[in-house]
Amino acid sequence: MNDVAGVNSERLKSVIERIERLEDEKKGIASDIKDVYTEAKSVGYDAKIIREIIRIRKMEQTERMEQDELVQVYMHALGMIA
Amino acid sequence: MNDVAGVNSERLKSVIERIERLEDEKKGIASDIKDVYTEAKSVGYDAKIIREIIRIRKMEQTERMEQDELVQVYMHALGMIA
Amino acid sequence: MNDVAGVNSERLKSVIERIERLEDEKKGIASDIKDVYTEAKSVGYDAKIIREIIRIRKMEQTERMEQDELVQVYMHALGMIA
Amino acid sequence: MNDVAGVNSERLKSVIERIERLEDEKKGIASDIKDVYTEAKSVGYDAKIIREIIRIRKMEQTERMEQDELVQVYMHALGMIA
DNA sequence: GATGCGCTTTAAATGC
DNA sequence: GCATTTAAAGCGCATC
Repeated sequence: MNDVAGVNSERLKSVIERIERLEDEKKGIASDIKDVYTEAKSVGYDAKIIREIIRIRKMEQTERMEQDELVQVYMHALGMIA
Repeated sequence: MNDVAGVNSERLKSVIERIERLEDEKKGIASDIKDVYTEAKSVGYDAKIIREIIRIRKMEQTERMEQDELVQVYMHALGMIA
Repeated sequence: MNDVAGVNSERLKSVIERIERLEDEKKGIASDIKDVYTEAKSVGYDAKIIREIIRIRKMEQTERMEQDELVQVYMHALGMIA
Repeated sequence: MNDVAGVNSERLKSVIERIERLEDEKKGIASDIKDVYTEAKSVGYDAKIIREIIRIRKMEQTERMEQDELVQVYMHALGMIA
């Protein structure tokens, strides 16, 4: 009954509002991250160094995951797993 | 006592971990947003159009805020507010 | 003398053609890469594994570079280098 | 003789290195393209507009190719070509 | 303290 | 449909 031109406008509205709410949350967190950097800088840490460390840690983590994946793919290729 | 080369390593660790945690949260929300789009698509909505609508609504909101700001400026100029 | 509406059309043409030529080259190399994958597949290698290995090797290389950079940035922060 | 678990490791190595080399070349060209854009910007051109022009030219080219193809189809249908 | 600039990140488009 | 590739946005940084 709330259809307009064949689309359920209530449902569409809900979808859009959910996305908007999530995007707001995301923005809020991004802002929190910025605050942490600002605070860190204010107590004498170098933001550049912090960013670099975080980047390396992330890469190490990713690499570990990728290597696990590679093992899976090898085992699959060798018929050791389905 | 946990200083290494003049930097408090405990505190640095805390900073880094806080940022990492926040980035994880951010990533989680980004993933939630993607899920909503996927779900919307599955019930027949066009993601591209939804994005466009959200973009327009965001712009309208920005405009509204800018107009409010302008009103403040005028009111201030007229001595109606401090 | 070859200006149209204030822009040197000869020069603009040259810029555009240079970019187009480079993009063609890039496309050609992308195609070569695809060929290597196809050939590898034809002799029994699994493309997925190859991609994964290359990704890991790239990451290891990047990580090494980033760590060098981090060292630089520390040394700079500690006044050991300009 | 250089087989490990049934895969010829020499050959695999060669495949991987060929791909890596090609990817490096590709990256180099991408970097060249960026340089051309930078240079264009420095003499006053708008990168965004240049991109748009290139996009349009590419589309026209595609259209032309599609038309050629159509001509082929017609000629074939008319028995003018094999 | 403002502005521009490059770079990183994020969004969108394309191709397999 | 997914992964890659490309375009756009946002952000920090440096400079004036």
